[in-house]
Amino acid sequence: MRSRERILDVARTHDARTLRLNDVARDAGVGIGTVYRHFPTVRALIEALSVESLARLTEASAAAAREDDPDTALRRFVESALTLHLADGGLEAVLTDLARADPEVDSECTVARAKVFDGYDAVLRRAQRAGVVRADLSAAQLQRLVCGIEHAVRLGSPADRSMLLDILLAGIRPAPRFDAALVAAL
Amino acid sequence: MRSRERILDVARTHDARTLRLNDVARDAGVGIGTVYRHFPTVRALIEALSVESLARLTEASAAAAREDDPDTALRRFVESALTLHLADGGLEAVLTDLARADPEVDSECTVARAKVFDGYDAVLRRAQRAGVVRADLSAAQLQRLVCGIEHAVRLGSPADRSMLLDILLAGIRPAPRFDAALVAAL
Amino acid sequence: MRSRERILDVARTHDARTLRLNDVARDAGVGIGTVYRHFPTVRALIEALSVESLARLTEASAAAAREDDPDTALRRFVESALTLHLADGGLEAVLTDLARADPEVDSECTVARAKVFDGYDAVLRRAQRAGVVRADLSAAQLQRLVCGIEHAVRLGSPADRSMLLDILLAGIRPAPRFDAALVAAL
Amino acid sequence: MRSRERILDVARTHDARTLRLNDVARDAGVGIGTVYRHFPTVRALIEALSVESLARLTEASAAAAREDDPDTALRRFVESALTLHLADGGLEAVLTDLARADPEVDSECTVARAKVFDGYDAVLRRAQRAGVVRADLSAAQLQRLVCGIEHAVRLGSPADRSMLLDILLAGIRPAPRFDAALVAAL
DNA sequence: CATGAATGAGGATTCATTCAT
DNA sequence: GATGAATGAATCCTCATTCAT
Repeated sequence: MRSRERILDVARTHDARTLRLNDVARDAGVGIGTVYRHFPTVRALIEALSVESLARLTEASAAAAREDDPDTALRRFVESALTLHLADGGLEAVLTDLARADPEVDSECTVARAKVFDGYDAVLRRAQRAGVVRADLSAAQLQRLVCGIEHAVRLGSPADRSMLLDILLAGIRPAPRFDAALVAAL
Repeated sequence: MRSRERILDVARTHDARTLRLNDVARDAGVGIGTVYRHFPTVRALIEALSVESLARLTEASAAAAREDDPDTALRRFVESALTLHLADGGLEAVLTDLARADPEVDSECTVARAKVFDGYDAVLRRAQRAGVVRADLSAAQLQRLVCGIEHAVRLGSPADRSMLLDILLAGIRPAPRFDAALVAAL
Repeated sequence: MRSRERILDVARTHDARTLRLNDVARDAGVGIGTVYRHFPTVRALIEALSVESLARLTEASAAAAREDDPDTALRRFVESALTLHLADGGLEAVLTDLARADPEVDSECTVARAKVFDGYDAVLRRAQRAGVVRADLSAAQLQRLVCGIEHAVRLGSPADRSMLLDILLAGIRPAPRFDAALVAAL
Repeated sequence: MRSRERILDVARTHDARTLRLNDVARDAGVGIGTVYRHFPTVRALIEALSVESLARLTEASAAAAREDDPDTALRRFVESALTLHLADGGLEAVLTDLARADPEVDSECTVARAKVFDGYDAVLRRAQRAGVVRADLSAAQLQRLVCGIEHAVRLGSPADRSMLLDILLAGIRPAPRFDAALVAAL
């Protein structure tokens, strides 16, 4: 039972997007069979790794719900989401590649994933009701936008993180209702 | 010499991100050796495929330069870029994964890539001088943002394209310099 | 000691020719180690399973001995043997694959197997003395013929059982000593 | 192209029922990939190996058709069949395990298999019309009986072959229409 | 006696790349 | 230039068996 933790610890040091169970086994100093006993497929391991990240995402949405300002709530939540994605390369697959998910309903991961989307939904809707985010954006789209920004950051350097996040947050604001000429007059 | 064209035509029907030279050879009705003669590595084929996309990107920046309005110019250019990325899955690698590029300097692709970045630079700087794009955004960052939005669209459906593009374009605008209270007063 | 019975009961529901101790353990709700404690090898489990079948085979030969007619005796015995083989896929291995038998002489199974062959011998010899079975057939050959018919039935469907048994029984009769022409004259 | 022959030659020295492509590759002094190029699955190799046996089976039925006496024809055909089965352990699988056959209709093997069953049918029907074989025996049953006798011979020694064949042939004769008492009176 | 996590050899399979023709 | 058979390292995955608790 200690092996499971060892495997997870080691797996966390690998890039979830290019995991090879054999490598994990070797690095964990564990037989390949042991890895398979605990995680029958690569996907299962990635899902197990993601459970913690998913929980933190849900916590983040809960924290956002406690935030007074809907705008601040959204901003902080999206920032947390991006940070978690950058730390856990498997999050994207778990959240978007449903096809590869085990059809075994109600697995820990499936449940956690549903909560995450509920969290996205709550934070987003609240912001939309407050008029600080465009009304035509869906939770799933926002989630994929986070993945997109994650992708852009990975293509460049971590230093881009804050700026690209900023751009994402600015981009999802409703279009200003005043026209440019009027603003210029100010 | 006819083979080369056949191979390129067939390769265009495949997803550049999951290209297998063997498959291309089979579909092109050509020996695998022939493919390797023309394209020693997968990367070489992807680069060859991208040359046309890169040219179109450069054309797009040229067209943008002819546009009167710097803002419109940028918008149209970024839209073209996103469209080209979605049509040519290899563009991202060619533009961002320099590490895998052949060190063979001044290959057709290297030259084309440089022109693309020059185009990005010109269109972006002009927009920045006009004050319609945040000044702290670099051409490379903008390029990676396009990749990020491409990624987000691919995760979802093509139907998201226009909306996510919109968000990207809104996001890179300079932050409004007036405060919310003032705007509300309007 | 209850485990042993549970394991045997469960194992009986599996096909002895494709037994996996892990599966048996799982189905029996018992640790794999427990299975190995009682049955160090697959063969040991199969032998244990066969003990009952072997006993019934011996009973069948005893019953045959009590039969008045040697021919009927043989027929009923062979039919019983075939039925037992079809019900217990491990019987064949226990009776014919001596090489894999535990060298542990006089194990319960070894003893039972010897009795079975004695039974075959008695029933067969009696039939041969009565002239209703070809004299050149050995008990071991007859036993393997039963395995052969078992095999043929398994390749097809249980519906073939009675017919193939019939063919076996007809086949081991002595060749008619009269010639075809004479018979035709009848 | 020489490899293919080498592989087939080597494979013939292995027991078709326990073939391992890795072993075949090693023994043939050929890369494992080469074996897979020619035979994508174990089944494919076994089928390729069986093609010759199947052809010989069909030849045997053709020869039987040229035989004057339907009884002799059947006898010789069944003997040939048994001999071929004993020489080619894969024949049984090819002829009886349709489930594992490639659904790719009209493969060389599928065609050959069909011809074999046609041959069985022709030889058997002729013998049945001549009244020398029980009328209720189907070609498929006869084929499986051959497999059964093959199995019995393999369990014992090759020395049993002729006798068990004899028993099979005697067993499939129609039951004598005269009663035992009458025969005894002769 | 019972447990079940751990083992790791072994076998199947893929695919990018080479090279003799 | 063109061919495509051959390669074999690499990876996935299974399962009989062991052994520390």
